[in-house]
Amino acid sequence: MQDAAMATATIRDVARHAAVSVASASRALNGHASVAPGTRDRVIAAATALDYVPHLGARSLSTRRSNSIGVVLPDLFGEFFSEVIRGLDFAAHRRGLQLLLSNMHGATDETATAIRAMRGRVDGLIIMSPEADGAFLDRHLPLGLPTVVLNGRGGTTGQPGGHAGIGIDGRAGAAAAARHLVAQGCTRLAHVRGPHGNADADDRADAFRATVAALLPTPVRVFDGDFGEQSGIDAAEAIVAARGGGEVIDGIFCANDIMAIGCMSTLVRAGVSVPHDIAIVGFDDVPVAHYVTPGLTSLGVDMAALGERTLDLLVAAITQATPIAATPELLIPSLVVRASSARRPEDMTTHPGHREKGRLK
Amino acid sequence: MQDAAMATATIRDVARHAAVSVASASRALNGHASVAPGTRDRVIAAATALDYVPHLGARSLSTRRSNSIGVVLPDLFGEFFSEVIRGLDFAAHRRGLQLLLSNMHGATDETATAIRAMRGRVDGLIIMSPEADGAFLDRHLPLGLPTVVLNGRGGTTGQPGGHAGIGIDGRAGAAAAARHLVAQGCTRLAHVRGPHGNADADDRADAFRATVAALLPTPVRVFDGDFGEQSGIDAAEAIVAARGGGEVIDGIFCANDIMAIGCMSTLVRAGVSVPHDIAIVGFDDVPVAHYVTPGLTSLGVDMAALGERTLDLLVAAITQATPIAATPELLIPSLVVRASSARRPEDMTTHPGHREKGRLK
DNA sequence: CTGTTAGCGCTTTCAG
DNA sequence: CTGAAAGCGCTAACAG
Repeated sequence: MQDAAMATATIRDVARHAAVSVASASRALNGHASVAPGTRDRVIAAATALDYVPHLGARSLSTRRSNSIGVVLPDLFGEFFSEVIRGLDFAAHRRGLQLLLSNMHGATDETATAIRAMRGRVDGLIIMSPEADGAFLDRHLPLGLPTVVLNGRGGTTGQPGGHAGIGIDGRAGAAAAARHLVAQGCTRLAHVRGPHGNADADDRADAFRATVAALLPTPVRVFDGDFGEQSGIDAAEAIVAARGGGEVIDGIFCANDIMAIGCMSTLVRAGVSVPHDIAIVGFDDVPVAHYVTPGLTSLGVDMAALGERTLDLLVAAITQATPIAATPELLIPSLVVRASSARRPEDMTTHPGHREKGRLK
Repeated sequence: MQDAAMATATIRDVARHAAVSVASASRALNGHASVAPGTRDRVIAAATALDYVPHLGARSLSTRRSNSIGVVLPDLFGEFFSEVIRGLDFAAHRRGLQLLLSNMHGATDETATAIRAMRGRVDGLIIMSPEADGAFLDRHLPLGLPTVVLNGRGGTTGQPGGHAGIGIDGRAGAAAAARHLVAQGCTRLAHVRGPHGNADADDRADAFRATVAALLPTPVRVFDGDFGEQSGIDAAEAIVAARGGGEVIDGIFCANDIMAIGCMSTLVRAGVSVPHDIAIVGFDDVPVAHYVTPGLTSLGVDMAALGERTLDLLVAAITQATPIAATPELLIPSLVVRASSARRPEDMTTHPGHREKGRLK
């Protein structure tokens, strides 16, 4: 506004303007202890006058600290991932860190590119890739870049070599879903699973099946899905058909909310009463779960907490403060009971909508 | 995996390993024309052997190009912004650009910090801030950083000095909403607006009011809101009360989908039939609009297109290819008619759910 | 307390 | 075609 410093000023300009060396300018600007008050003031004044803004790229080249962390996420950029990003962003902001985002758009070799593109721009990496296994990560992670894997294959088969891990305990969640459905009086359960080979999908399917096996005589009927809405619709149609054929399923656990919503709307349209005829439980507890009618019972973790915890781990890895745990840390999702499964209103979680609002406060 | 290059290799290591100078190594690695085939091969081989990954920070310091662009967005990190990010990310990826995210968490001075934190790390800036006016931006934008303002105050009061602008035509959208509601036979309309001073909110309110004034004898009843779900709930309660008092409102246009959803669910719970007694239209066409029951009629633009267009403008500004337009480019939102306002099923937009799925393909 | 001297890792004239 | 040298903008010893 004042004087139009067309070309952006560098620290040399500031130093010259204040008649000191760049070293002193740097010290003054960064609030180092040993700078004479007078010098400091002149430097600050010069900086203001020149509208000086430090060049962070240069700074990080020299300090070897970028104060930003890279986030690599899968192509399926759905509701769930948006929420995770929000949680991470919130936590990052509290620590004065920036987020460098990178979608691995489909192709696997692009993932490698995406990861490499982070080198020299971030202090650490957060990778969310339920498909990527330890070997893949080992092959593509730039050595020496601290990394935490969010909910990857590490969740079950052990930690990808040397990388910290954190995730949502899908097995615990699925088990809770099973117990809840049984408690609601369901006796014939179905599961709409995620893609085979996807760690989250496999975990949830296994645990659900196992828990039900311990509680009910009839085994779980499993439908294949891909975490997309259409999968849920397809499964619902098959379930309606099965009902006609005498196999009366009365409870469904879908591996994520989107499938559950597709499933639920199709059932309702087909004249099935939810939760009376069939109770439905989803997973992730994305915001939509609260908006659909009936409200969708789901399992989810506090995203803000997930974000904080993930960054804690990453920062620890960066500062080498703590040796990385051999096994990933798992957050237990909590069950939010809404109308889709509450056969008795008393069972509903109180204030089911409040979580969304307070989440990032 | 092969040899454990514990410390990350630099281009010097590669050069030494290939027995050439760093200059040649650099040329070979970047595919410059004048490098002897043999030299090139040896360099490439060395790079592979050492598992060399270029340090992008250093590269951009030297080339003055970072290949990444900064995105600054408001604290209200809702559904709409998530969608915008997705559109931008998609477009950025197509151009080989990375996104550096930065929420301006509340406080205004933090925004300034957020913006300054971009200096030297990005080639350009995309700012989404319906609250920030031109003067504010002029004061805080690091001079010389190409910027495009997404849907800011520029939408109505002219371009913030020297910055390109793009946005969604809220006035056109609001007018379309008005015409649609009238066409559905509504005669007493209400509007739940966003915060005063918010450019988007003001635009939508003005245009809706004006359009209705030209079509209907009764002026629009306006309710204050803040783009949050609770505002919609509050407005709905007031509307139900007004109905009791004889003021029979039969159509509502909410300034965003979240308020519309809060509004709609409250009305339904109060026994009002939607769309029969009251038709409702939202704005943004976020994914949830498709999932709620009844489906919410809304106005939205193709996010992928918005992302592409925004980046086009930014890239143009960066390369100085085109002089920046004096007036912001406005995308006209299209009306997606769903059950919340379709008093006759024939009026519904066909395949109302397909947009969400194909959006980023 | 302050200035000088080296770099961070990479690209790029400028001479060979 | 290739190497030496000079930076990009900033910080960090190391002497004064």
